[in-house]
Amino acid sequence: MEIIPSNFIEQAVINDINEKGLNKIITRFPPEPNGYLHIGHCKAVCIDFLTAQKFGGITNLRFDDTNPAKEDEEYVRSIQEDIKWLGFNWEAIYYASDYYDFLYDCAIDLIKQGKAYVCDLSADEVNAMRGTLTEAGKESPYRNRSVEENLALFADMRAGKFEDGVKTLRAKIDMAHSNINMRDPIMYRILHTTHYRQGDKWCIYPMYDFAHPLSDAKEGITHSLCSLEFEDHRPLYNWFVENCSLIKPPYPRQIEFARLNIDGTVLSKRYLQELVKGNYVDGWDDPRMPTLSALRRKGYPADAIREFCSRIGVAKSNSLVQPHILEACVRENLNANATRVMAVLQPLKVVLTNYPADKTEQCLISNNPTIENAPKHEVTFSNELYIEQEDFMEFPEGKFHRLKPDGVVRLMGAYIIKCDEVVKNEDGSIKQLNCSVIYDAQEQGIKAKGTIHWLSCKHSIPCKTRKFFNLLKEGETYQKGMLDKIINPNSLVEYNSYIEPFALEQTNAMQFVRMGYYVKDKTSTADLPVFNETVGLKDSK
RNA sequence: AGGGGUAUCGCCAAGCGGUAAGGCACAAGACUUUGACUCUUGCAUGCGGUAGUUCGAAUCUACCUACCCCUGCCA
Repeated sequence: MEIIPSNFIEQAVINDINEKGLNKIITRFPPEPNGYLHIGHCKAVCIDFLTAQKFGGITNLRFDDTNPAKEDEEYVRSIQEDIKWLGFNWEAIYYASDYYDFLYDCAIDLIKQGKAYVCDLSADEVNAMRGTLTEAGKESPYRNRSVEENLALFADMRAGKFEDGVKTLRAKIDMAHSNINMRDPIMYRILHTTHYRQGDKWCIYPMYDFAHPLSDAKEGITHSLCSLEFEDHRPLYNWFVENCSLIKPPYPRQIEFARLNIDGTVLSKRYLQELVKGNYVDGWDDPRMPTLSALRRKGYPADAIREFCSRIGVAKSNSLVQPHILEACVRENLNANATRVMAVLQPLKVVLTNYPADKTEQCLISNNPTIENAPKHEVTFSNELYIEQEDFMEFPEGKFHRLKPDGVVRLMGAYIIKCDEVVKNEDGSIKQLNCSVIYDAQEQGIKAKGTIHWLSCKHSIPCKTRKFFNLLKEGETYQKGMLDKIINPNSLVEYNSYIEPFALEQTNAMQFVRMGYYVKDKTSTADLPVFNETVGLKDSK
């Protein structure tokens, strides 16, 4: 069957299959375990896994842990959890740190070929001699050491005979190259730091530019998909793969795509780190965070996030996606799947003066009106109710179809009621509404233009509902170390609300009728049950 | 002696020489025990600009312009 490409990456894969005669496609998702995965990583995960899947291939999960200073086991655990939650299965799980011996051998090979050398220049000196964007660099005075000397020195580096930063292993390429990445890039640096998996076994660590292409090649990766900022690294990627004699064709091919940017959301690990470490948020899974664990806690279905990644597409132009595309995906998914319950976010008491105080009735409410023959559940009705504060207007403006003085409204699944009296507190605020049930509305031909939700005071359960807003103040952008000044103190608003008992039994997302989509926060340790707002309903007129 | 990329509707994005897909957003209407959902309809004589090649150009060529990335012993 002919495969129709849906983006430029798939087109490139098809070309490679035809030209190189590839019989199996292998991709990899290569996170560095130095933070939690966020929605931006999710795009990459989808591209890596779905591209391979489309061609009947496989995807490896590889932790790119070549910098012991930043990495931690907590992150490798969370990353695996998040990928599984998204619904992807890796073929194998690897660690760049497991390749250290192999990479060391590759380095030796390059030294023997005269293509790598030990350099004694300090970091400052290396930077100074690299040249600039418009000027060529200068060759290191250590560039032409003999193979034997390089081999001995490199062995000494590994043996721990030098302090951090005293020596590096560099590739001998071209100090005058127009691409700065090709000006004798560093392959290994000395770092006497304990690695979270390797312990103190090593004191030299490979750089990304050296480790990544060779790790790809070792795993038989056919397509190494990464983001646009690595375009300039591709010539170097190819150089290592083509020059290391331990690597045989077919070589892996690097293809770059634009990373995800979402308007009003900062998707940088260092910003997220700062938020967590500075206690501006309640951990990596705080519902205001763009991490996958936070979105999960907030009730975003994994399928909705995958749908989002599919809708935004794959291309090479730097784009800024509007958050409402994600929200539309979530709304669409929840609308079709979520169990609906009634809840009152900001309550206003209603007393039904002509309904017996000792009477109750059971009203049937559909679990999801968009599903035909969906199960129904009972909600208890009584003479004292809560309705939503915003469903009543003492001085209605425009086309307000809900409750107003002397007006009528339908209580969903129950009666039509009429507002007879507005009872006020001493300070003039509204205390409660005295209303009467119109039992014979049908006979009288009384129709209500509006329908509102309600809850019996005695039969509902107090809870907290939380709404989230942008973490940064309006118009502010992230700046390192500026969080105190630019953080929005109102990024979280909590209400004292009520919910029907049925809601507590629900484990999946649910819709609070007309108020939006909320989900029970299973992670919360608050005394009262907590419901987080996932997405609001589409704006009504 | 700079290099590498990208420009198609408000936002994403297809298109690969034969006369501008789709989604989100928006607007109008229908339906509605929530004003949501659903449904219908509308929404680029135009593809960064200017020349050119061609019967025919978003697609090819040339020259401009704008924006993004690159001078970590980070990834």
